[in-house]
Amino acid sequence: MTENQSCLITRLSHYIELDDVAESLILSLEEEEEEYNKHCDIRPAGSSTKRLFVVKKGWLYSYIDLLDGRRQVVKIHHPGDIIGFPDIALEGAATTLRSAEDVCLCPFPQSKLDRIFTQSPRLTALLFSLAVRDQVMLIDMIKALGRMSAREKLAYLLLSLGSSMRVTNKYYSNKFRMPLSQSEIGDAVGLTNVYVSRTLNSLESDGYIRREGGFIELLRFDDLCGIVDFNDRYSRFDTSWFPQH
Amino acid sequence: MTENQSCLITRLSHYIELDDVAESLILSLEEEEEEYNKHCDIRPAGSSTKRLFVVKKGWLYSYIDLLDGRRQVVKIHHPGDIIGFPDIALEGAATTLRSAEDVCLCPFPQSKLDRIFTQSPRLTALLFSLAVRDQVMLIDMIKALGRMSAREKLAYLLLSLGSSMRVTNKYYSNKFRMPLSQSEIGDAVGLTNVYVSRTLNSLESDGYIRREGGFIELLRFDDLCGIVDFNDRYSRFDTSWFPQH
DNA sequence: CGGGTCGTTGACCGTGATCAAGTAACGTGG
DNA sequence: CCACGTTACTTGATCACGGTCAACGACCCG
Repeated sequence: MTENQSCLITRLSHYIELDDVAESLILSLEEEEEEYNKHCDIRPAGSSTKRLFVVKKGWLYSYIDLLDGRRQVVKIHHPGDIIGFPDIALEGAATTLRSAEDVCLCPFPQSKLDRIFTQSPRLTALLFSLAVRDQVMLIDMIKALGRMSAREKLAYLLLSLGSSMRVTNKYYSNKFRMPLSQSEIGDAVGLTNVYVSRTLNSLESDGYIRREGGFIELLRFDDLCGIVDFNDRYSRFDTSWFPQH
Repeated sequence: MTENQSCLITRLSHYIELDDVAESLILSLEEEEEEYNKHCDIRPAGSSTKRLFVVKKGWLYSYIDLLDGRRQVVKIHHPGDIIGFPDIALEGAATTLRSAEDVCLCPFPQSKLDRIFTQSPRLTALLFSLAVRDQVMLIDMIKALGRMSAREKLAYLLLSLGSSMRVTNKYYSNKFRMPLSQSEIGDAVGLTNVYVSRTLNSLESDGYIRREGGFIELLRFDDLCGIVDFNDRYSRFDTSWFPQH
């Protein structure tokens, strides 16, 4: 992998082999790269859905505000993620995209998706599958928000963050940097920052996790999985049914 | 529309005009029709994802159970909906599909999706858009589950059911049959059946809704929308960017 | 220094869960 | 026709999980 290789190609070739047609299609999407400081609202809710993004560096999240200021974080984005599929059939984005730390994004225009649909069924199937896998992870989140206790919700969030770390780094997925504040964590799992603090302390004193210097380590991984019946949606991604070209 | 016309064609031609290629692709998917009694688990979680379904008659829902028996209803399916996209990249279904009443389904095999991807980019774009619109509705549900009060959650659920009624019947969408029990409603919005009962009574005595003979009528529609900042995801579905063929 | 954000801890409170009892509607088989 | 079981809904009493409000310390950066 060369230094200036497309981030999209790097990411997508994890899943399938890309032929020349697919590669050139992807390259045609990427002519830009943008940097943002932390805590920037990069694409506000209601704004145009004509640009999608590939995350090159840093964490971001998508959130919605209620009328009275309550906030719900809907999805946390990591390097390699594609941001923007849920909104493509909408006139305005449903969520606001915000950087959790300093980030680098590769934006690409939605208008060119139709060329992919037309010229590469196999790449189309991949994009489709990535979009619906996100959907399954939203379903898992719904289960957590609707029916889990505070302790279970946080265990669930940490496990799902750990599993997304594992995609790019197999060996250190149980210890990762956590750039989200406890208020942001609370907005993700439907708790207050105060109760997040209490519950994380409780998890730590029970030996489930360790926090240190902005990192979180999952100490009793299997016990945590058992508590919340965790399914890793990144492992076992079925590409066998894709068209050949 | 003839009586024995494909339910998929009926549904999809709502959104775009289907050419001969697209029509024959759709017809090739549909060679079956199945009936189920109410309260049947039709496709259990973990089972094969090789069949998808179009709902021809009746309400169903997809749910997940936690280890201790708590249950979360993830999505309520109505006539015309396509069921199964979220699971296509998974080895086993993430949710159990259950009939809320007597239903009729048109199952079709996943294996034939690749022919659509290969032969009709325009139809592919439509399926993609339908899948991601469901994703946006899950995002709305996450907002409700994470940050709304019981009263708001129920108002939200009723509004979203009303808006899905509006797709097929513009004029009676504010009064619709409600085949879900209060326990099932509770499983959908993360409340107990007891508190659903109390809250619906409260909404009724405040004049927001009326219940009568298994029907629910939304009396103060605009007030309800204001309470929860409701967005109708069925209106304004953008197909303008689709490939031509 | 000063000002900001962030995490922690304590006291108190309220929403919604839990447990329980009671009613109504329904279908079943005698 | 009634006796019976089941399921759904309601209502009351009590409880606890997590919210709210407030104060304080640690840390960072200007």
